[in-house]
Amino acid sequence: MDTKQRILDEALTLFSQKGYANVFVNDIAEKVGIKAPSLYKHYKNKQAIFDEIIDEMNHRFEANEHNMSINGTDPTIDAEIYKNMDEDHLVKLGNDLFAYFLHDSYTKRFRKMLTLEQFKDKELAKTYSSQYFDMPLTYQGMLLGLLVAQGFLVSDDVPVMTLQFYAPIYLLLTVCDRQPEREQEAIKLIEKHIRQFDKLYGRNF
Amino acid sequence: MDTKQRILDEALTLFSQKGYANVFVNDIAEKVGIKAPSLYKHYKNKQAIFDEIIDEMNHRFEANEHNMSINGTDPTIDAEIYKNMDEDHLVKLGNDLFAYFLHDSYTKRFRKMLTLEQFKDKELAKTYSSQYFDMPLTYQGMLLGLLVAQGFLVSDDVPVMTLQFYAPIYLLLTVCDRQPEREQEAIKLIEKHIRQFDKLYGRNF
DNA sequence: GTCTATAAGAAGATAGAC
DNA sequence: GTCTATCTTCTTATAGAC
Repeated sequence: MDTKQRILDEALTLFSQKGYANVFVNDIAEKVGIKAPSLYKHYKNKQAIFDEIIDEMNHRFEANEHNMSINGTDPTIDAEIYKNMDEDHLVKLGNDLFAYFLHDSYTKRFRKMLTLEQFKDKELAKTYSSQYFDMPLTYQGMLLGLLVAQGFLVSDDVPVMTLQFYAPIYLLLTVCDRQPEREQEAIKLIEKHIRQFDKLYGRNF
Repeated sequence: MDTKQRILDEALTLFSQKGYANVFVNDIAEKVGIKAPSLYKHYKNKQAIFDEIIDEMNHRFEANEHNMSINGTDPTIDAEIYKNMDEDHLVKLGNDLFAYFLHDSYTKRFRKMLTLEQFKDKELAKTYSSQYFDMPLTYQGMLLGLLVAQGFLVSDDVPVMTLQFYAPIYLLLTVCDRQPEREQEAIKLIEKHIRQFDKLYGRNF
């Protein structure tokens, strides 16, 4: 990885831990293994590093519209996989979703950074809501909608059903972001949540 | 309100908008209407102001264990009120909960400040989780548990049911904290969520 | 592209008069 | 308790040699 990229990487780590204002150019340089002034050969200033992190994320996302997918493919293909869906598969779906978001290093650091900067301006607020509210609900709504179409789930309001599926997972994700020691507790709760969700919305034989 | 208290109040407002590190002692003094050095007659330093805000909140909370209650009384009394519960009452319960948390000035500022400082140390992380995860789930779990006991709702896992009731409300609250213009959308979604929740968990005649 | 030296300015905090 | 003046330190950023 070249220096320019390593700066982004170390900056993202630091921003996600301490917040933009508490990270000094010197800290980033130190992690990269260069002196602070050298950093200015790669970026105009500290703000430019932050901006590039946001831009890079947007590009990663555009290049990867299936971001919300469990296995990284598109929802139609996912739906194929879930043709023979049952409760255990649904639990796996939720667990995998949770594990990916919680442990993927880039995803986690970006989410934590955005958490700390979300009130800075309207643009960042919109980015946060887009990433962790609108897009997950859209994508998961598509998946759950397909499961409804297939008769595996029953609902006359898929958006609300999706909110009820996603919100507990999101809430527990934020708990683990600030208290990683609560991961086991969270995983257990998510499994219970999904089994309950399946009972509530599943076909009642 | 005396100067010492006004400092806390203005500091809380600023911290909740910009985060601790982006608020300067001078900003706080200006809002209070004094010069920065005068501020040091009231507090040892900037950190002491922040600490006192946290302490004050803890005291407010202890003096007010019924914090999570809708009408400010204890859950047993609340349960009385909900003896003749129906879907519309449940919607009102959720709407009131949401409106209180979203609009109460002190609550809102404290929540936003804590959002921005939650990763600073374990203590703050714990405070956040306690305020916006453990305690709401405990209190609302008591309420919903009473509704189950009365036969208004049916569930063999009240904690998970409570998570499913609360998480969507919490999620929409955080959306509105960063995008206040989405309040109407959020209110509509919450009403749909609660009506759906009632259908899923309500007695099925 | 990386370094050392340093400028420029910001921010927290203190001293001491009133 | 509030002020003005000031100190100190920290932080960003630039200059210019290699």
